[in-house]
Amino acid sequence: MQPTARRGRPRKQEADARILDAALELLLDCGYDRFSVDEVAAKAQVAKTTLYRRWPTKDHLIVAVVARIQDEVPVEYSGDVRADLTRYLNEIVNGLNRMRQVGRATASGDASAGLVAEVAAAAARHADVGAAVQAMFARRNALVLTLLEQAREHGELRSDVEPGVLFDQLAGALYYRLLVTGRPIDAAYVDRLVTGALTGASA
Amino acid sequence: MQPTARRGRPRKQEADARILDAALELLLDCGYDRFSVDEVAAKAQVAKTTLYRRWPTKDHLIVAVVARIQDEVPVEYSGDVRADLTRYLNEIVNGLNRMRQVGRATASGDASAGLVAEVAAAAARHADVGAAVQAMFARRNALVLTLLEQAREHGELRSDVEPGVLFDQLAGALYYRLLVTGRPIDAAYVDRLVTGALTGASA
Amino acid sequence: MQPTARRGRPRKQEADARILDAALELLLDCGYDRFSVDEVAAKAQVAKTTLYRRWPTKDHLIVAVVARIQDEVPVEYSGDVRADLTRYLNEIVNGLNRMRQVGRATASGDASAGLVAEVAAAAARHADVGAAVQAMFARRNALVLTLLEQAREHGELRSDVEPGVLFDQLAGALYYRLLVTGRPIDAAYVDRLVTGALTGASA
Amino acid sequence: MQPTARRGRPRKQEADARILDAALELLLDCGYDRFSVDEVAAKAQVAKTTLYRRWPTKDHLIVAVVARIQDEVPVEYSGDVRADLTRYLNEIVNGLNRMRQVGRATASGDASAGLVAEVAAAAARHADVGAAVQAMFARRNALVLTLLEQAREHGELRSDVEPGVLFDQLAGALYYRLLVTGRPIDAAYVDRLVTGALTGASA
DNA sequence: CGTTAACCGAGACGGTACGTCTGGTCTTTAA
DNA sequence: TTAAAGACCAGACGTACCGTCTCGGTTAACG
Repeated sequence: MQPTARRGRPRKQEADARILDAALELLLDCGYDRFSVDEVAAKAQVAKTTLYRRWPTKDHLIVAVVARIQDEVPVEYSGDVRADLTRYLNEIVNGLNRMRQVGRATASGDASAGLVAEVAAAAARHADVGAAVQAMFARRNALVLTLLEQAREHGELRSDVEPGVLFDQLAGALYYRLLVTGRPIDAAYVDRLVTGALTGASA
Repeated sequence: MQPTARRGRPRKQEADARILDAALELLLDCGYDRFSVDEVAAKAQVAKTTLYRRWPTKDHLIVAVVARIQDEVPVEYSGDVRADLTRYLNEIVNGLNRMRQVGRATASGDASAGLVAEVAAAAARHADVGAAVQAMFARRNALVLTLLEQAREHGELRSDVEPGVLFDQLAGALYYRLLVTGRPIDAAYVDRLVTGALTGASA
Repeated sequence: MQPTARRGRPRKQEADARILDAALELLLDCGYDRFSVDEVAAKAQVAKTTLYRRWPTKDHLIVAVVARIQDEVPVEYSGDVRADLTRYLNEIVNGLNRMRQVGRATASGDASAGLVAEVAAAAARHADVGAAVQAMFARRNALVLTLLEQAREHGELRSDVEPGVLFDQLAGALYYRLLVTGRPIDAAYVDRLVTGALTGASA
Repeated sequence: MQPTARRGRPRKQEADARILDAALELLLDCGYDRFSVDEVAAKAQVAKTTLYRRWPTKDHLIVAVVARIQDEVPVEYSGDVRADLTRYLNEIVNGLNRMRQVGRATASGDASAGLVAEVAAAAARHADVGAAVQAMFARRNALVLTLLEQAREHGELRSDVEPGVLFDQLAGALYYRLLVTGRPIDAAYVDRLVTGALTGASA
């Protein structure tokens, strides 16, 4: 069962890669707002139509670029949730801190949410971009949610813990710091966070 | 000691209000990107110079607008942290859900982060806007942090709880949902969140 | 002696007609500049290649369309040049006035040269289109030039009259009005024109 | 009585000239279709907005350029209409022949209507451009129409001659040759034309 | 009371990205 | 070879917006 017998000239696969490569490079150099679609097309040696046929908007393109550099964080339940979570969150923190610097000529210490905020904004502007972003995060966090599930079954976590909510608390705190309060995020903070979430606040 | 003896024609106070009013209205109608400074000036019957003298950037203006509609959430320790927290978070949730609709013609249910993401992005773009946003949130949350402090002294919370971290977990989860996963936020979710954070996940 | 032994799949004759029909319709609806080759192909249910194989340029296509709707104006010397000329010129005027409306949604009276000017421009751009246009006009006016010749031989016109020059004066005036001054052209004007040309201006 | 008390920053007069200069140069080099508004703006060192504020369309701009290089042809009644007309028409012919070459890299002899046709087409596309073109020609030919009037009063022309119609015959023939038949136009042709129009064709 | 510094309104300006459109060519598969 | 479909290149177009600047004119407070 052929899905659809393709008609007409097929898309040049090579173009996709060339565009995304060029876009990534430009994004790292210039950040979101000095990033120009024309320039991407030029750098990728591709006509603008070819680009716009694939990503109908600057926002779409940028999200595609970001999705592409999202590295899988391998994570497997080791029998010690605390250690697993800490390791995983630190990976995320590293990624976020890298993104903070995007487009800043000087690696200045002026805590900035850089790309992440722009991606969130793009997701807010276009429904389809939003869906893509959500899918990206869902895929990324699927493993860690499974892990939490396993830890619960294994008896390390209370049986009434909801993995989704627990993870929201942890990841949320990181993004909150990044996007809203702008305070620094480091390994020590991750530790305190995990401790707090596992221990609970009530006396 | 007068800060600076003003010379020349004083600014027209009325203009500030007219501009912010117009800006708010436009923001609610159009959302961030179809919001144009020219249009604000026109609607406020004010010259663009008058506007730019006060807010040097579209981003500055928008943050000023948002700061203005941030209502103080009065909160006082009642002896029951759980209830106090729940109430406070629900207030925030209401505010966020209102913002979600900004710029959407139809009040469609397509979960959008609307303004919040744009403000975060603006904060990421300009250092001073970032500072203003952080100050806004700091001011807003000062009361609840004090409240957590009191609850700890009162023995309702463990003595090693860090109010800042605890609050990050709670507020963070909300913003994470809003900005990243796009999933709905309601009172039931707030309940589960507070329960989780107070109880802790460890068996 | 076959000119060239055809090999491969023969051209679909039907396509020519379908394309010209579609092109004509589109031309009447939209005028020259909103006329797009892609749209013609779509409307004719024909691939763009099929179209370009026949007419290598938008201009070529349009001239082909115009040539097709040029109706032969039968004319024969009746012994009364003035009457013959008047009738012939009125036919031309009718055609021109029809063309004036091309591409105007409302049949407004805003005298426009419509298609004619575009065809002239096309002729100016491509040498071969120019040749085609000239041939079209030559073919069209051959009869009336012969007629003038006959009238001269018959003694109705001075023996030193050059039919070509005389006809230039008459047809030229019409096109000049159409393309340059934009003033209206009607039967009364044709009358005055013929009178002037036959009578002469000198006292 | 001030026509209008000017408000706001006045337009930079210098810009108009710089744009028209650049546009003219480009037009002479490239002809109509390789003429690009972007390039004009760049060459004139002017923002595209500045240009579009003055001429809302490529066509408008080009007509403005052409209008600017329309030199006044001084003409005064000398008592000899034939001579006056001949001189005037030859001036026009020179101008037309110059325009024929516009945009042709090589001064090839391939008779082309060049710019004139494009201007006529532009006039046909936009009502306001059409009006401008007609005004341009009206202004240009006002003198010669007056001259014909004087010649008639002076008894050189028949009293029932309509100057407008007579001039249509003459100028029209030139434009007809240029735009339609593409045949060459020279002094000899002008002579035959004037002779024909003054003498009349009837035996 | 005049000077002066800073304001206000209107609107042009520079700069630049955006996304669209079109013309004309090329690459597939199928007939 | 032609056809159909549609991707491709190239590049112009006109729009939108931001933030600055230039006018003419106004409004306080200072001297």
